[in-house]
Amino acid sequence: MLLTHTSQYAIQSLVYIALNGTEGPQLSREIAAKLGAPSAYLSKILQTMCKGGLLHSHRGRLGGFSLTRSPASLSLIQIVNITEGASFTTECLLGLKQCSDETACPMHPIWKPIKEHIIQMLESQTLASVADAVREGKYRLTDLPGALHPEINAERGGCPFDA
Amino acid sequence: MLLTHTSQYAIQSLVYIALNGTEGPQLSREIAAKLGAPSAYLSKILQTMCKGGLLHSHRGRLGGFSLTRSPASLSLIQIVNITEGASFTTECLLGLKQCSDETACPMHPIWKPIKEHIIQMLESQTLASVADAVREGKYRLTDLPGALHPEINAERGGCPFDA
DNA sequence: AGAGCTTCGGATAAAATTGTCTTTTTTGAT
DNA sequence: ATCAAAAAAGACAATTTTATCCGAAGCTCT
Repeated sequence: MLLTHTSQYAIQSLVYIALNGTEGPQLSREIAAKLGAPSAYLSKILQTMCKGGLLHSHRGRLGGFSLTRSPASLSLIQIVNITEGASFTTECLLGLKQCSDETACPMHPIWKPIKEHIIQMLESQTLASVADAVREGKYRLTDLPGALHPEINAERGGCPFDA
Repeated sequence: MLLTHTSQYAIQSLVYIALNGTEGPQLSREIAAKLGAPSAYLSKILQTMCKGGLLHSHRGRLGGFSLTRSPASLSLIQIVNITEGASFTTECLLGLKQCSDETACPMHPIWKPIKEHIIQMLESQTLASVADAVREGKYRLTDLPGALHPEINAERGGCPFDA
């Protein structure tokens, strides 16, 4: 409807990293598994997030992806701007190239406030706020179960904070 | 952003027909020209609108497309339901298959009212209201000039209402 | 230095959307 | 009846989006 599949994967991934990032960099492969997303495709998306400056990548053992800034300072609009392009916030409902307050399509007067509402929502929602909602346990990040907490991961083992 | 190009063409076409339909059935070819849309493609879309019950088609000479009901009784949501499918109104922002009040994605609480606002807007906007906005002359239906009024069409000629 | 792991980058493929072309069918007018 | 005009229908092509595969490069630990 509003977002491409790519944007949806991107948001889910960054929220996942926000939730689990305290454990260190997160593997692309594992994020994909937890989200139920195609691994190689999601890998590309994470690369794009790196180029967009939202993620750091770390190669080799104990590598993976981590956020470049605090979840609270990273809003969804920044993700969407990368995945959908900057025109996302200016597009006309009917697809006109030229549609602004000066010269507009007939839907402009009624669509503009809704669009602004959407943008304001994407600006105000941060990885922190979304992650918190998931942490509370009332909401699911994916259709699959258990993409939530840094559940005890034996293979990765050894983190002193694990019980 | 929100609508596919197909939906945008469909809406523009039906509004065009609402504006010019008093002159009789409108040619697919001519609608396409006025809207600056690919003719053969738009032809398919109009066919779909026929199957969806929004348009009548008339073959042969003096053929074309006309509305099946009054512009005031045809809302944009009915068009979008055909072009985007019924799931349009229920889709999750993050793409979850299961996302409702009972079991939801973290964006659900904030996205739901916006989505409802969009739907309400598409329900309340009719071909009549959009056509009126265009008729007033303040708004353009396309990027091309002159897709508005039933401007005097010499080729078609002979309509007693023409000056 | 070497082994093992991970991202990176490019090529490729599948699927969906958008767009084109050609033939057939139907219709109204002559 | 015949003809011209229009939509209908189906095959095909281009483009975009989504997805896969594989070798190369970089990193960490031993």
